[in-house]
Amino acid sequence: MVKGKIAIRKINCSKSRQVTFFKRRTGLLKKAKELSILCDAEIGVIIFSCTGKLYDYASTSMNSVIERYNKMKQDNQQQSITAAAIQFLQTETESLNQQLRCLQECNRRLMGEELSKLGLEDLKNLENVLEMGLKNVRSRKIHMEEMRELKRKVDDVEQENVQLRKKLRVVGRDHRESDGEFFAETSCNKERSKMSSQAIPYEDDMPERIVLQLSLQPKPYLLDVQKAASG
Amino acid sequence: MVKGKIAIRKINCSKSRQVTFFKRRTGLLKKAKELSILCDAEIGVIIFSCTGKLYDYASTSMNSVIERYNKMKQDNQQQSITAAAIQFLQTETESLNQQLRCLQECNRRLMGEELSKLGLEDLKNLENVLEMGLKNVRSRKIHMEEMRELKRKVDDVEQENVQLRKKLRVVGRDHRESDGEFFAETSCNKERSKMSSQAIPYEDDMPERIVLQLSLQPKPYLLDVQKAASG
DNA sequence: AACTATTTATAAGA
DNA sequence: TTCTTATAAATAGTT
Repeated sequence: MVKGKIAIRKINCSKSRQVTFFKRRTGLLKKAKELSILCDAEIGVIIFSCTGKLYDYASTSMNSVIERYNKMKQDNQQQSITAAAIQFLQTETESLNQQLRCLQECNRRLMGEELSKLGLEDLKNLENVLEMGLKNVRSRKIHMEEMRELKRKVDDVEQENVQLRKKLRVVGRDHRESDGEFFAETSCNKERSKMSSQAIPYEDDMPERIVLQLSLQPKPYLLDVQKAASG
Repeated sequence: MVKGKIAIRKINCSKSRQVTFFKRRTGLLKKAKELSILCDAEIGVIIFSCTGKLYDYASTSMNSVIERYNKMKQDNQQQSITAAAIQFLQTETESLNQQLRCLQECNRRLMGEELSKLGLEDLKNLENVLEMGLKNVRSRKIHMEEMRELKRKVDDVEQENVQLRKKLRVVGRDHRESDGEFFAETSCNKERSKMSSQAIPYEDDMPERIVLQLSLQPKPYLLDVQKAASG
């Protein structure tokens, strides 16, 4: 092969490859710059050497070139997925804020606040809802109180039971007339102690408490994402 | 200037610019391809003609090149701003969902539902809140009813007023004893008609109604954005 | 699009 | 990397 001409395939000799890379890279970037000036074109060139080093040229800015490229290629996943995600989250956030405001208004009215906008019919409805709610709460409260009372009674009776058994044992020992069967637990006793150990929980067993004093305020929606992303 | 050499500045003649663009663009892309093969480099070239048309070359794929480029440039705004926006919106959405769930629970309890998790103390608190709310609603309702009643009375009296004036006019005409002053509106009448026209609105004038039957359900948060953006 | 005179790029060697 | 030089390749202006 005559001097100055090489076949276009990977150069095996590492040293000449490096030299050629330097020369041709310089040439390529120079040509790119010339083309952009001569023909008023927007050009971006990105070169990674085989060792991973980056060399680039952009007639405007690489971000501008890449953005324009991505806009051109509508099928670009990176861009469109990101845009879609932001769109989705924005819509979601707005919707949630709306729901939140609605619920908060509803809540305040249920607590007897902010009634000035309500008409007579609305007030009557609200009164009904509150009356029914209150009825439920009271009935539940009464139920809980009854349960607590019952549990207390069970405990009392059991306590009494223990005392009675103790007395009986003393009497039995004194008279030496007792046998094993006599002091066995009755089936009735068995049932009661089972009930007692897994009784319906009340008060202190509760994992969650109602939060009646709400201080939730929806944060103002400040970030204009489209603007931020393109700037 | 001798044949074959031109100054590197924008070519004014549109036709020769177009021809030069074609030649040099072809040359640039060819050189890029050769360099990538000869030196085992990853190269991407993006060219936008002055008319906006896109020409490109990528030794691997343009997405791969751009992604590698963006990774290299950690300070890349496009990338980091987008990521920050998504992060912000995600946090926002999660927080809003949390607030919404909390408010919904609170709301249901205020309507006397879902009381099973509440302890006796909670129920007593809730009862108090509902009683106070109900008191407010009732007092507001009574106020509205009084207002309505009063407005009705004002209307009645005004109606009577009209009738009385009509009678007086008939009497006056019959006896021909009247003058202009006699039938002029009194200052008291003026005041009353003013009140009537801008009375405190009730019922049908209300722009907003309370929504007592809430069907708001927080949408499940499905999209894993980080995953979607990087895949 | 093809031709050609020239410029430019670059392979090889230093 | 950089310079030199012989040569290949690119391309401006023309046909």
